[in-house]
Amino acid sequence: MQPFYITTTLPYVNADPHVGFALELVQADIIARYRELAGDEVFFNTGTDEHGVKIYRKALEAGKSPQAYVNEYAEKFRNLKNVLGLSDDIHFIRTTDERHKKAAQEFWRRCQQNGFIDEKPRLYKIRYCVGCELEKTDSELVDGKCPVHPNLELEITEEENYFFKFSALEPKLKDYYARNPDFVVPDFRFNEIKAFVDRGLEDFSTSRLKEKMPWGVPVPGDEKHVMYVWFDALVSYISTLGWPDDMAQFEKFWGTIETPNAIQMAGKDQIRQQAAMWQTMLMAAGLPPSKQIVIHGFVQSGGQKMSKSLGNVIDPVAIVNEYGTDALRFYLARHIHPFEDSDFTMEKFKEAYNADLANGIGNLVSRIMKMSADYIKDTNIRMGTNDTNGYEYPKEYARAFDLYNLQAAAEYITQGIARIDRRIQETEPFKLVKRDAAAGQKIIAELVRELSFVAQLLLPIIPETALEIEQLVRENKMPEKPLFPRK
RNA sequence: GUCGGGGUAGCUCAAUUGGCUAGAGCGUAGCACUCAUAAGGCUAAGGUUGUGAGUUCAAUCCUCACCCCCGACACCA
Repeated sequence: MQPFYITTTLPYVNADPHVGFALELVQADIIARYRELAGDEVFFNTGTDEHGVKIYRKALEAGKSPQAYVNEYAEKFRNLKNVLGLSDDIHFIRTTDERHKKAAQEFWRRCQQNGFIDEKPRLYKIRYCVGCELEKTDSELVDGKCPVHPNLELEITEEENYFFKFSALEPKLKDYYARNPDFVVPDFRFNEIKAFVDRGLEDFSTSRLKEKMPWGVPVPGDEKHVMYVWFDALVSYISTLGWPDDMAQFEKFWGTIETPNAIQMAGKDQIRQQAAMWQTMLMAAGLPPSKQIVIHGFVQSGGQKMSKSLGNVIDPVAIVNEYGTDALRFYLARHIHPFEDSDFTMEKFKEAYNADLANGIGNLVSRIMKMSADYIKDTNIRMGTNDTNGYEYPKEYARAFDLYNLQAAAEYITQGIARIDRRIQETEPFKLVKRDAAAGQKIIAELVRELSFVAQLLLPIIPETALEIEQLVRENKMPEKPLFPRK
């Protein structure tokens, strides 16, 4: 049994879960289930990122304490487990969990002990736009002015911040990239981050003054500061494993410096944080880097970014309510590109639902199981040898998973389904069985076995349906209602 | 602006190192069938492969120019 670790990024809990994060969760869940079925021991992590100024402000606006505010959201995100049909043994870490906060502080201490976080804060220039009531960074400014309020002068103040010595780890990071050509998937994302690092790394600030923004993990040894939110959030990937207390579990799943083992899923806006900053943080703390970062694209709607004002927001919960969890899972696997942006509209979804699920899988189950129920009474004929365990995945299917190409894996299945449909048409067992019962039964039995195999391939992607098919096969019944009613 | 990726059937995408009539799925139309969710099968229509030039016996693929689209270019959790 190989240990397998996979985590999503932790969504920031200042809004309801959107379909983009549902995509990341479902992708990770499909991979986790596949590895489990392939015999690995799986640790699958997700959670919520709950600190920082945005949450602090929203909580105050809502007249709630930050903790009460994030508690509500954490519940919504935790509920995705049911909505999306995620694995039962999924781990869910919250960055406001006590053990996480302790881990983040220990992580900070190690970085500091190793000389990668300054002992004393540095002075940090802050540009503040009075019009926006926000701090502005260089890249946000046009000609040194706020593009929204170019007539207003920026207020420049100095603030003390702790800095992380990103620059000092540049050679080590480059070296890790060079030795691990598949570290970031897909390759064009890897090229982007390599180009970024090649331009030279600058140290970044990693704390905030508590008096301005208290909602964060306290910096060890300096009560005037809290950690900048992303610093503590990244540590969640290992605090979920019980680091630093449970080193056995940590090393088992996160791996060692010689053999890193952690797979991380993330959106394309996360490359820098996950593939560069977090990796150097791990190096700074003397811990193993991640093994691979898998970057997916964004889900758009009608060719545009989803936004409330455009009214094109796809709500995963609403889809599940109308079509069911597996319908959404299958669509995300089959029709959302594993790495590029994809368009998601209800029209496309419905079309795909009817084609893949109602006319495809659902109908195939009905037609085969009807014949089996009517013409095969002796289940021994049907099942043949008992080969339910120890089957091997087809190479093409397994390879698709190795490359994180769930679209290819799902397509492999839909092609298999088309092949079986064609075979029924060509061999016409429903006619044959009336002329020659034995010959007809033989073909029907083979079809049932093929269906059973399809169910096995479906198991990681749409587990609920796959189990239902297996049960129908065991009981030799056709579904009482269509598995996926045509819409 | 610099660098990178891309523009192929109504839609989403494929086409090993340039080489037979540029493919698939969905959608559309027709035909025969009936085990099935009027589902499934077969057939068909549909493309001057962004534009213009060039290299070559031969270009979706290589070169140049141009037009569009997308991404990266650090403090966006």
